[in-house]
Amino acid sequence: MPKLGAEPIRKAALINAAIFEVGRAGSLDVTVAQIAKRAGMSPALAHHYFGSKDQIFLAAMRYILRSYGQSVHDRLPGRGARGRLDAIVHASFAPQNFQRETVSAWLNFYALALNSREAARLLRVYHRRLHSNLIVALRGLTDHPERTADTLGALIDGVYLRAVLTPGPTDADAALNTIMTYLKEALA
Amino acid sequence: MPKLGAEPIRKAALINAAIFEVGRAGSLDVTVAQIAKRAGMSPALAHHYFGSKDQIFLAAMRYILRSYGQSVHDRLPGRGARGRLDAIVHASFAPQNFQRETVSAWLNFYALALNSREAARLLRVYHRRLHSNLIVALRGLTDHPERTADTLGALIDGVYLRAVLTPGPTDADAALNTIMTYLKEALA
Amino acid sequence: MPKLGAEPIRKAALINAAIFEVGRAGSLDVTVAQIAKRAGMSPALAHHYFGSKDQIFLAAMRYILRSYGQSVHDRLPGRGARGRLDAIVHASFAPQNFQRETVSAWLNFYALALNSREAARLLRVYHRRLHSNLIVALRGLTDHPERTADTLGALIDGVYLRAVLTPGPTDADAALNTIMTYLKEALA
Amino acid sequence: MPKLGAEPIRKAALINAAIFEVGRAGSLDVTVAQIAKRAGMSPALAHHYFGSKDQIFLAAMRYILRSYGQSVHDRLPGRGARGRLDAIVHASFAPQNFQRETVSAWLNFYALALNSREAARLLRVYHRRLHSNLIVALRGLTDHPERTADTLGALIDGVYLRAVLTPGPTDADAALNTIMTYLKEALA
DNA sequence: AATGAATGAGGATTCATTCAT
DNA sequence: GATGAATGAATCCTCATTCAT
Repeated sequence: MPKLGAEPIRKAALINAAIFEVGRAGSLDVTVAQIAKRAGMSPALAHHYFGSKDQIFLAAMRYILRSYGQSVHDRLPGRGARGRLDAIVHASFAPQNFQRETVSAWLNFYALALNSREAARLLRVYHRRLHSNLIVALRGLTDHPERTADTLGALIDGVYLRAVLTPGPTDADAALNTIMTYLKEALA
Repeated sequence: MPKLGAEPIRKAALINAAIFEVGRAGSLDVTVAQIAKRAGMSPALAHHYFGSKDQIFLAAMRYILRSYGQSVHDRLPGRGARGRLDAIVHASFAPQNFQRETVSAWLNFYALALNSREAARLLRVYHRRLHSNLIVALRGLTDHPERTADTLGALIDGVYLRAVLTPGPTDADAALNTIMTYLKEALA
Repeated sequence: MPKLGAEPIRKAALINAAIFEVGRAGSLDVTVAQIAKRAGMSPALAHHYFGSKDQIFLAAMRYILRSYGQSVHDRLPGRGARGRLDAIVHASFAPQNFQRETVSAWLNFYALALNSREAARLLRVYHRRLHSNLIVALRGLTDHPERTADTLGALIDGVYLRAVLTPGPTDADAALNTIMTYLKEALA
Repeated sequence: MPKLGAEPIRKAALINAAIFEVGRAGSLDVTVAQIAKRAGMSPALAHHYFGSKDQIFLAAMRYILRSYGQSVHDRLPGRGARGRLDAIVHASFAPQNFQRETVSAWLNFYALALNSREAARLLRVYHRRLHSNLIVALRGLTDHPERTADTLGALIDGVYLRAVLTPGPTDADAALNTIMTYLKEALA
């Protein structure tokens, strides 16, 4: 029973399924069949909509990136001098962005950037945007916005990395706490 | 005339080859054939020595971990109150540990921990040891050795992650600088 | 508003598209989707009209055969004792029958006869008709109409074969010249 | 039980199997699995030795061409003024070159030349060699060696084409007879 | 010790065909 | 009449792994 306008629905389902499966597997070694099955369709249809496995992954990556960007946006402008900064940081550890599967998928897409021009490009764009967002947010809070932005970015990545490597449910509070403490020291 | 003690030599060659190939590929998607070829032997022999591809990877991981541990050890005790701390940090960014291929391999073995009990165990051991080393090194330098150790560990990982994602040769000085600046603030 | 008589128009479009695509591809490895697209409709509609890919091909073959027959017919009776013969030969190398795509399609449908009962039957009918046409045409011109008809038929096929295998535009004049020279010798 | 020096044996088996299967199927639509099975091995091994299906086909084509060339060579110099010419023509209809499967395969590889650079190249080389061989053979027998060589070449192809399209066993005598009669007329 | 030989198990991708609308 | 949606069945190809020598 073909429904009209199935394409966006199917694509969204595939993207979600891809993120879930990659997150669950903890690697990009996920078959199109698995993804398609989880999305409730045949592998052939997945190919029909995305053309190739790579395109599915790239779409998933774009989705995560956009989703995170939206997450930040929703929190702006925030309150007070640190409003911007807090918005960015909190978004990184918001429940929908910091679930095990999401973080795991996120890091695996990071790895994809080592082998895919397009993935690398997506990541570069994201990094640049995060960086400039942080610069703006840190202005007036420190004399070294550049350096602090870099360190903060790296620290968030590191915390993500450790979050997935630690068994059990991810602890957003602990993660956030680490970041906040760092900021307190750095902005002292 | 088969050489005596060929086994350790062959195994070492395979481990090096595995690290190199994984680092070069930027993923664990490396075939046994590739590794064996680089190590100058047949895939069959690689299997003979390690039993399976997984075992090759695990051995490579153990080697990297041990190698890093040795690297720290060689720098101890270091000088002054911060001698221990500096030894640990500097080891992380020493040339042999911070080459692109090594770091890339390192992070990919990290990912392996998500799928392999044994890899996870190895990583846990390493994390624990690093952590306790840092605790000892930070004692007397801060009131919060525990927290600082955690943050420092995560930050190093994050810096590694960004180092491989940045095209071009890795910049150990910049990396080290980031870490040192953090420490200065944190131990202020 | 569905047009009356859409069926024959659609079918013709599909047949033309099939000939074009097969000719262009230089093989029967052409998808129904390609054919349908060129014919300006969906693959599903192509199936609706023809039932299967094979039927599309067979219809295309029938069309080419009929078209060639018509081409001969249009030239009859011709002039003089050799009028019939010339009509047949010239039809074979008339522009509309000797374009690269058409010839290529033609030969590929030949190949189809090896695998399809119906295609074989079509070809047999065509061969028989060509043969008897030639016999009639050669009567009075040679003592061996049978043999000459056979040889002429084979030669035309061979010339077709070489025409498609030679890169660049097909050279109808050269082809015709080869045939005419043969006839001159054979009918001497 | 792996035998030493299996490679040439396996390759030869695959080439033979490919020719047989293509000839039998009457098209290049033959799977690697079919070929490998007939050659008595797994599809994986076929890929191991040839790298791809295309390479198997090209090797088979090369083999047929070489084989035909050898066949001509074995008949040289022949006897009398027409020795060379007869050698070439007879080779074309010698039993091993004129069996249904071989001829069918031969024509299908012709078709391959429309889609494969390398196949086209092989065919061009063969055509050129045949042509120059014929020119040499016809010198002294006719004033138009060039033209006769062309016609003869095309005629042989045409006869081949009709041979495979005619059901039942190929009739080498009839084919040869057609050619010889043509030559008698052309060289009159 | 060492390897060439061999394969089973899978995985991405394609495509003719069907069907509900 | 016409099509978007959907899929089962194939097909090429890869690769870890085994084994006889």
